Amino acid sequence: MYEDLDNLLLSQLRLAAMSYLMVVKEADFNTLKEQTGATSGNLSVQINKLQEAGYIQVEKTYRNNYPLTLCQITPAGIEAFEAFYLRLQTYFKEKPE
Amino acid sequence: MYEDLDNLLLSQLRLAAMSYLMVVKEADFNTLKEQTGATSGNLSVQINKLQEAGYIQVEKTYRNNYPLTLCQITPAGIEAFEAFYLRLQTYFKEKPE
DNA sequence: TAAAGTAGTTCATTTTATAAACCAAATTTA
DNA sequence: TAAATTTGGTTTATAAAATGAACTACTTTA
Repeated sequence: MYEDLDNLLLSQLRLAAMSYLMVVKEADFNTLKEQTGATSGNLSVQINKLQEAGYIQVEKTYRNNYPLTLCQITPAGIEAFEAFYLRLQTYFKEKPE
Repeated sequence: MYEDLDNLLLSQLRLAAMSYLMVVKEADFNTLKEQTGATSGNLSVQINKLQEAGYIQVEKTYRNNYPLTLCQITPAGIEAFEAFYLRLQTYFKEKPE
C-alpha cells in the first residue's frame, strides 16, 4: 500500500524551502525567497506553517537597521523531511501484488 | 534551482492512482479504490481530473450487469509521471553549494 | 521632506480536497 | 412481488489551501 504523505511537505514551496534548509540548516527570508523563487507573501505564509508545525524555528532580528527573519530547520523538521522522502519511495517502486 | 512540480501529481490520491497504473497499466474503479484507500467520491473526482489532463483514459462499460469504470494510463500519463519523478529528485539531492 | 527602497505581513480571491449525500440499476430477502 | 439492500459510482457542500496584490513600517536617498 502507498504510505501516507505529510501534507505540509506535499507543497512545492514548502518542500523547496525545507529542501534548502536541509542542506544549509539556516537561511534568511530573502535567501529563501531567491532560492525557491517564491513571492514574499507566499513565502511568509508558508514559513509560518512550517514554524507552527515545528519544522523550522524562526528568529526575528535586525541586520543593518533592517528586519531580518532567520529560519532554521529543527530536528523535527529533519525527521519529517526524511520520513517524507522514504514514504515517497513507495509511490515509485514497482509495487502491485 | 528546484524544478516546477506538476500540481496534478502533487496529490496523494492522484499520485497513488498513477503509481498503481504505471505498473498495471489498467485497473477498474474498485481496484483503484482498494489500492489507494480512497473513498468513492474522492476517487471519482480525481479520476476525472486525471482524465481531463489526458493522463488516463476512462472507459465505461458493464461487467456482470454492473457498471464498470476502466482506467488506463496513457503515454502522456507515463511521461508526466516519469517527469514528475525526475523533477522531484532536485528536491532531494544535496544542492546548495 | 518627498520619493523610493527594504523586509516583510495581511487580506481577498480562486482553487482544491474531501466526505456526505445522492442516484440508478441489480439483487436479495421476506 | 414489494421492500430492503447492495453495487458502482456521481454530485454537491464545506472546509482548507495556495497565491499575489495590497498594505505596513521603517530606512535611505535625492
